[in-house]
Amino acid sequence: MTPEEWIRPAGLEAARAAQREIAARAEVQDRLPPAPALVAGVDCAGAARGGPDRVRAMAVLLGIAAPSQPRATSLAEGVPRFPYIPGFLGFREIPFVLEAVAKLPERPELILVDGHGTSHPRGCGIATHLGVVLDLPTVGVAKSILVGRVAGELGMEAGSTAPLVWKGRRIGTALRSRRGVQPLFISTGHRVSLETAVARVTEWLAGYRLPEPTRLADKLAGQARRAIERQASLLPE
DNA sequence: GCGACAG
DNA sequence: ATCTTGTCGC
Repeated sequence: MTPEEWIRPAGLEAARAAQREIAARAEVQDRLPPAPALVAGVDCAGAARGGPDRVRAMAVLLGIAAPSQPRATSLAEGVPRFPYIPGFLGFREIPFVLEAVAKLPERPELILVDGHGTSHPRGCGIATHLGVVLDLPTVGVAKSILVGRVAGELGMEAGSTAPLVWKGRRIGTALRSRRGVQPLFISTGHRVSLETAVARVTEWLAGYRLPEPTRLADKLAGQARRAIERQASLLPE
């Protein structure tokens, strides 16, 4: 059901066209359980510098009952067909993220994605891309801005928020997840309103800058990368 | 043309 | 994303 161009476009022009189509299908209204109890976090690790280009996608499934005790984790890895180009991150990582999510034993009710959702030049960051392809609710949790600027003052206290604005449009929310740290940039991915996105991210914070699903995915992806490259370095030449 | 630029 | 020790703050 998903056009091949949405996953593996022939080039940058095809990729741009795919993003416009995906963005047109993204839903920015709530269409998810009122209280998601099964949430996944996804993140990718790259290769050691100088090493061959690789992507390792980690998906972590968490239950609301034990927020720091993964119910399952899954890893997918391979050689990306896209280099990293700002605005086109999805095409580099999504083949592996899709595989990792598919290998989870249960379908999450919500996915927190490391990166932007609609706070993107064409309204199609990786969170939106993933959400539309899987038809699952997704939220973008980025650590820095791709486009736009924070409007007004963002307080230094945990929980402070301020609008992320671009071209006169509200595209996301800057969230100070801990006192004094650099803010997170939250945006709608698919089937989640911006208000709900911020609320869900906030409730999954556990004293760290990143919400648990994304924080654990990030940590485990890094561990997997090091483990894989460590054994590779031990192979006979 | 110049600067900006998720991971 | 990745590299990488010490150091600052709660």
